[in-house]
Amino acid sequence: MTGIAMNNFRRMDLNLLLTLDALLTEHNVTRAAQRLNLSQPSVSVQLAKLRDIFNDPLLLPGPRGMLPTAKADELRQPLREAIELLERAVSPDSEFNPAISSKTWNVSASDYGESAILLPTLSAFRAVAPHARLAIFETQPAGVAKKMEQGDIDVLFHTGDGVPAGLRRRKLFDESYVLVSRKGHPRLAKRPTLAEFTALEHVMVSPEGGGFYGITDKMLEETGLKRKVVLSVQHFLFALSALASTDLVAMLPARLVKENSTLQIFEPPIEIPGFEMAMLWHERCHRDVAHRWLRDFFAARCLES
DNA sequence: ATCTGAATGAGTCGAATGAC
DNA sequence: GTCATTCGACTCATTCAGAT
Repeated sequence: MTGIAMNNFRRMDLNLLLTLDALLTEHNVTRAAQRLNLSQPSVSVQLAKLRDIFNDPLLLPGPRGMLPTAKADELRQPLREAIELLERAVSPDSEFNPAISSKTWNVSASDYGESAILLPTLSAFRAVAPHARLAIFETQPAGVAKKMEQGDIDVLFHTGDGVPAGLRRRKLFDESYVLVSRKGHPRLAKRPTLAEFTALEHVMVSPEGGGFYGITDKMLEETGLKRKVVLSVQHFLFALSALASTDLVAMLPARLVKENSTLQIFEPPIEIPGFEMAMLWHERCHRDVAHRWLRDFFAARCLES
């Protein structure tokens, strides 16, 4: 036996391993205790036992909370996999039944993800999982990987770019850009020429805020042209409202506007590369039957629409 | 086989202490 | 002030040996 000696291994029980898993996830004794529904001193005592068994401090006080030792880092992934294996082995249900499940799913999406993925699938979701609940969170790329690791976010809808490392990924669909304006726009009755296109005043969506240069500007620049972006907004829905109430135009993802009868939609006069929309999740959920059902549901629905 | 009581282990709470 | 650690006092469940 490698790692810990047999006599130490015999001192180990499943609860100690669950405590170790919670500690390695939280890096905080108090939060690990909350996660386990135990008192903080109780988890502290268990940590002391684990330190004795592994002959390693496992977690050390650092400048910002407890930091795992190399040994603890080494243990984290195999321990998580072993616990998932055990959970599945002892789980009374090997199948997930959405019709009776009252599970709450935490989904992270941009407002584009809400409109293009969640809204079109919501009715079907309610029909097949009437007791389940969905909590939608606005995507904050900086902390989303950590939240997924902690189990606070189940799935993330995200473009292929800037994906947090270490997450599982499944492509949902390819998205393309279309030119959009309000119906009755005085300067846009048909698909514009390139010159007409660059003469229009544009609104663009900059999720980070304050951006006036996007993929459309990059493609125009390659042909020596420029467009006039006069409004930069952070949310797609605000861009749609701006289009409805002004003579601005916008290059927007096609799925966002395809059901919108108040807008007119044209193929852009210049080829603009689209993007890939994907679903991301943490390794810890990968084999979970309920999670697998959710992923299959969204993937199938996105394929249909 | 069943009951009883002691021993043991694991948990709680409250409090004190020390590090940051 | 926050958080981890440690301690003492206590409860509760389980185990085990001895008595019936």
